[in-house]
Amino acid sequence: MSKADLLSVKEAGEWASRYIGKNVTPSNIAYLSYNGLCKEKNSVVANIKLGDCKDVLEEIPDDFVDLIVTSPPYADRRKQSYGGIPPDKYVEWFLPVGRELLRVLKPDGTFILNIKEKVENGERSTYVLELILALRKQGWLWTEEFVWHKKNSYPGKWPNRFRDAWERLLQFNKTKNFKMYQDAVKIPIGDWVNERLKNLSETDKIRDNAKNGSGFGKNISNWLGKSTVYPDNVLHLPTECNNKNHSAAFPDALPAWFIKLFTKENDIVLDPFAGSGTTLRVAQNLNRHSIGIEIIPEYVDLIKSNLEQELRLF
Amino acid sequence: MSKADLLSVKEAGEWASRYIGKNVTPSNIAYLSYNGLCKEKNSVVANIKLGDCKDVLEEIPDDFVDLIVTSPPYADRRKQSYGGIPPDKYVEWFLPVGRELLRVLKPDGTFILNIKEKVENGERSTYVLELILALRKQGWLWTEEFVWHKKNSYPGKWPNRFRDAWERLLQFNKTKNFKMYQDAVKIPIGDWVNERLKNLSETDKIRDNAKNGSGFGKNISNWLGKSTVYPDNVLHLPTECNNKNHSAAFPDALPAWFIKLFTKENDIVLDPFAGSGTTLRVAQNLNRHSIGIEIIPEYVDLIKSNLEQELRLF
DNA sequence: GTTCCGCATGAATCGATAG
DNA sequence: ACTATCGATTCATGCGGAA
Repeated sequence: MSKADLLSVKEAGEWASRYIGKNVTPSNIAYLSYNGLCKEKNSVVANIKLGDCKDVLEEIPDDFVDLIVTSPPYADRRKQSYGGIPPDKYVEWFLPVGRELLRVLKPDGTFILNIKEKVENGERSTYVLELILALRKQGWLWTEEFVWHKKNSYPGKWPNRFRDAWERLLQFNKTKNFKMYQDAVKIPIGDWVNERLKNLSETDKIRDNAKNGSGFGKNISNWLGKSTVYPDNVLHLPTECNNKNHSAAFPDALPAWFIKLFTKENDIVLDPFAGSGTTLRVAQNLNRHSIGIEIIPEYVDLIKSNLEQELRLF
Repeated sequence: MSKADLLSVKEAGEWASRYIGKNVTPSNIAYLSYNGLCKEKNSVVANIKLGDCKDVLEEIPDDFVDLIVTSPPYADRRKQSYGGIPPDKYVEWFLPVGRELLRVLKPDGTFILNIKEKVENGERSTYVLELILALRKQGWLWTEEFVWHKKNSYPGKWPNRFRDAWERLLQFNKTKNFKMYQDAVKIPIGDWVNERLKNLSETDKIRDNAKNGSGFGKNISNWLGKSTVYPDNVLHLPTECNNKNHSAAFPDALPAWFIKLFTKENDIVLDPFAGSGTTLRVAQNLNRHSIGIEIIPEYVDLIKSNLEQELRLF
């Protein structure tokens, strides 16, 4: 529909004032146009920057982004690409990034961290636990831990262990009053409701027996006639195994879920470890502005070409 | 089949030497008969003791039990029943118990701890993370963290939060060389096999095309007739609704899975927070000896009557 | 245009072998 | 001894060419 174009400073300023709103400052505008690839599609700006995120983040204004969704390199993983951070140095390595993320996130924004500790010497490493504690000390609230259940995890059988089929999705916030659009992620209702409801008497369906405040009966009438329900904090998603090009850290559905849950259209999404750019691409398709940072030049080129390709599809 | 009887010291000694094996000592025998309810069913001894577990555990000999499966009172939960341990005192409260458990577990035994931190002031409490770190300091190996996905509880929603649908199942060990009977918990293979293989030609079924040594082709013949596979570290179990007399919802399938995975028949299972006695009852039905400890007299009575009832069923 | 099948590939882990 | 590399193990899924 629209051709991909680099935005000028002037254009970036126009986008910013139109879609980001009142809080636009000269630094916002300078940032949006600075040295990155700014593209338009359905009025959304996607911006990918090359560099070490703890440096590049310094260019982003305070209280600027609505959501951070990222999957940093795990300890001792992806050694070829990222050099591999040893488990015992991991917290120390991450904290400077955490501090910057805390600064650039809006007070009502959310930070989602996808991570899982590896097995080391027959034991689970503890660096993720220590990271959670350290981030709290840094000022983050540890609001929730979602589980990503990977149905098609890597196979294998060992004497003392089964396949690792889940990863952590840690939710951190700056304040307790963060934005959350729960209706945006409702899912088709499960069979359990029909099972439960068919045995209820008519009076049960009408009566609001909110006696103990925590029972099934209380809200029962609400479920009647509904086709969707709220999900829970366990996400069931397969990993993507394309035999095409390089591997994406996570499937599109993962960032999509959090973007829909924690942002509205034209909000700003940040991924400081952009990797193959899944978060940016999904944000763009959901009409959210996005900022990505990636340290490996080849990946930055790849992301740019992917974003362009998406644009050409429209 | 056999009537439920209290075992005398002499009888306990006979059971111990016959079913527990060479390691029987006078203290074992004394323990088995001491002040508890010892019952027989298919040659299995079930023993429930009244008291605070950190005291009662002292009566159990060193290196005595093969598996510990327990769900301690969570912080600030079940205040009426257990007095409610404040989150910030939880580690301190648990560690003396942890030390005794470390002593009574056999070197090749396993300790499974079912726990989940509550939300406090809008944040997840960190006492479980701190407990893991503290138990490691105490000498435990943190071998694995299983996820129990509670799939059938009804949807719930709060302004900033979805329903909590999972709990931690922390696996700790004394040594790296623990017993594990993986074949005992194999599960039905995924539907994809039938979808994929139903139309294979007969020659394909016979031919072993192990050309490149990896992938589906190599093992295609292996999948034929294969009906079970090894599970992963995410357990999909419904919560049980019929917990009439006890507040802890602990479905039979949960201890059953770990008992089958980490013990063989006539091994000894311990639950230091026996609650409604699910672990003991399941152990008994799986022909494992069991020891339970429970601080609330009413629950001990309940467990005794449940165990008797199970016996009468046979 | 469907459906079907061959193949590749995963944020894996262990134990053995090699420097 | 202590680290680095390598092969073997194993299940679910998407893609693409074939029927």
